[in-house]
Amino acid sequence: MAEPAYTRLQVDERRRQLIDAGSTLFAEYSFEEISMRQIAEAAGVSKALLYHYFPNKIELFKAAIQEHAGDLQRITEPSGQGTPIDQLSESLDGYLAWIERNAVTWAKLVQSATALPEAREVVQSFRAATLQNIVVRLTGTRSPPPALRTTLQGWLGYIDAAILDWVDNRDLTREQLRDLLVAAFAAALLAAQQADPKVRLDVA
Amino acid sequence: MAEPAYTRLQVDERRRQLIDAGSTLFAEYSFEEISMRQIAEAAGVSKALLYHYFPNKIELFKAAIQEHAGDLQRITEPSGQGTPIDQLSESLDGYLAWIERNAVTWAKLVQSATALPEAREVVQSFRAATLQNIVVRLTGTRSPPPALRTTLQGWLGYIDAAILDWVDNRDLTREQLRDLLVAAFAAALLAAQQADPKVRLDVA
DNA sequence: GGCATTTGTTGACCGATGGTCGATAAGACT
DNA sequence: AGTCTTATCGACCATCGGTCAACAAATGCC
Repeated sequence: MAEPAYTRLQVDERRRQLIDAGSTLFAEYSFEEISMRQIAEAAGVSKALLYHYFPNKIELFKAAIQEHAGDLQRITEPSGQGTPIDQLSESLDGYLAWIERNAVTWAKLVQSATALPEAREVVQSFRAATLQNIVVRLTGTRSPPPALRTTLQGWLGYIDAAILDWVDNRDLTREQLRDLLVAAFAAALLAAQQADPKVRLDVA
Repeated sequence: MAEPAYTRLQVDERRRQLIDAGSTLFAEYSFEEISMRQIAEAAGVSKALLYHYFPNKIELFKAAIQEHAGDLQRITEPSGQGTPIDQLSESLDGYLAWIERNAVTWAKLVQSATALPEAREVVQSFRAATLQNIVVRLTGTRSPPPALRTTLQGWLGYIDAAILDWVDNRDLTREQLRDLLVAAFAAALLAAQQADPKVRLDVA
């Protein structure tokens, strides 16, 4: 007659469910805009339980966005064919297509990531992985000279800012933007080469 | 015999003092790292008084960083002589010199600004002013075509990211970095021109 | 079928935060 | 000396991230 006050789940099940809830909410709101209470509520669970599964908010956040990062990683995986520039263009295309489908999520993700040093690592590390292949093939070295390293970091910032502008205005096609980013990449490398002769590139 | 429990100041005086306190603290810590109570304490004043002068934390923050923004604006004011590229180089030099002297402040400022949409406006608007002159002279137009606008926004992101990398590693001289940024600017414009023929530049 | 054990789950609590409000007292003006 | 304006404060509120001891649902055992 008396129904249970709560249903007990397997650890894996519950964990999955909590990550899903977080992933859904963090896709629409930034880190600070969502409280642990709201996430718990969305999952139909007490806040204390959330803390039983995750030591703190940041860890839950990292686990939640890891989901989206996984999607992105898969999408931007280069096919390994063509010139480095071709591969870059290919990766960027997948990247931009995903953002086109998930504009809000991307905006909130960038917003959260820049604010939280620990979340920045997640984003940076996944981007670095994609970039690394291309850089190694392009420069033949794993640890680039300072001018090149700074240039590449700058280019990553360029991408973020340009995409943010694109999402806000939407007056370029995805292909146009992709070409712009690729051209900016090539141009930035040239600029680095010009500023520091130590920077050598395998592609003219 | 009984000395006053508190001293009463003129509105202007008190406001100045509170902004100074905020400006000092926000120069060393990010928006979230400082509480209103701390600011009030630093000014030797109750928290309620802070709220009497500023409607909320963000407004106080904006007023406080406006100070630093004013410094920067003055420093990066172009002399109006030489080619647009020369002027850009000149502005950037002042900008970088300031950052070299106030590395922590700059880092915390960027961190706060990217996280808070409302604070971003302050930073963006001041940068836009400096950029505007150069763009007008360079392109002859006040409202650039989309590809150019996106490119310029991207370049601003490039600057932030490159400087952040520079501050972290400090393995480039200020002149090297300045040249890198200027070269990247020219290169990015070329890339924009190449991606969209509608982008015309007065300098080859 | 009943009972003990395990552990997933909860409500109540903590200090700190951003923010509000009515009461008070400092100082200027007469 | 007395009055009035208003700059200032202490006390309060909801909410935040986070903690903890106690409860109760499912499971295994006999």
